[in-house]
Amino acid sequence: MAALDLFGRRWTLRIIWELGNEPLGFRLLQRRCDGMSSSVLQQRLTELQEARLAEVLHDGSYTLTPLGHDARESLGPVIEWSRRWAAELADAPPTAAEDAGDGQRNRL
Amino acid sequence: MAALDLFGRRWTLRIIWELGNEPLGFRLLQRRCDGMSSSVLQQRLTELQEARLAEVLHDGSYTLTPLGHDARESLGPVIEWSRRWAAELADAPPTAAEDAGDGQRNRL
DNA sequence: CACAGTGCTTCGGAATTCGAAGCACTCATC
DNA sequence: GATGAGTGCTTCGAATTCCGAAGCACTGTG
Repeated sequence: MAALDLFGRRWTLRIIWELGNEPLGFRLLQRRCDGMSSSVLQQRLTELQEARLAEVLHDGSYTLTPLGHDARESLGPVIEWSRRWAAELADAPPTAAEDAGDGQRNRL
Repeated sequence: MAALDLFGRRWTLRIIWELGNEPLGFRLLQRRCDGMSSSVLQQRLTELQEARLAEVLHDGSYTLTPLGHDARESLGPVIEWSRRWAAELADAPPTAAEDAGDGQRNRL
């Protein structure tokens, strides 16, 4: 359950996903993540290091540890699902019952 | 990528996981999620409904839609991985290099 | 009529996130 | 060796989100 908590922090999933492709430097990684806040990125990176999912290379760039790559691969099915999900949302337009919510804003 | 954003919100993963076992009423679901804040639970539930992952039953309890169950199953590998992760962390005590971080607190 | 349980809302304060700015450092280029 | 660009990383005030206790309206049940 602690894993769901760790992953349930903004940007963590995204960072793991981006680092899975290739080692990235701080600023480049930041750009890959839609220019997320540098302060939070730093925080997430140290968290990931403490969790032994990420580590720093000699040249200073960040990578996933074997355990980290393992985690990212476990994320594969989620990505596959997201495609089906996107397709489903594209087909079915929002229901009247769903818009019925008042001024509440929930951006996806 | 939008999926990683949706899931990267506090409690969302947990809620999907809990709802996957069985339909749950509001207050019961809240208790299953370590007594999370009711306001946020309400927010997450409407978000999940808009995303077509969850829906309300006639008796008022919440369930996952077929698409939602699909999502939860895609979460399976993540759960499996978390077990290996927990085992790994138990074996290897924190490194000196990791504690080297100053007053920064990052609770897992 | 109490009384307990439900789904859900309100609201003030705490915690998290944002984003712009800046520091110290390296590496080319001039 | 001065200038500029790029880097990893920090600081800090403001915006956003989260928390949690309290409460409302409703549905049973005794």
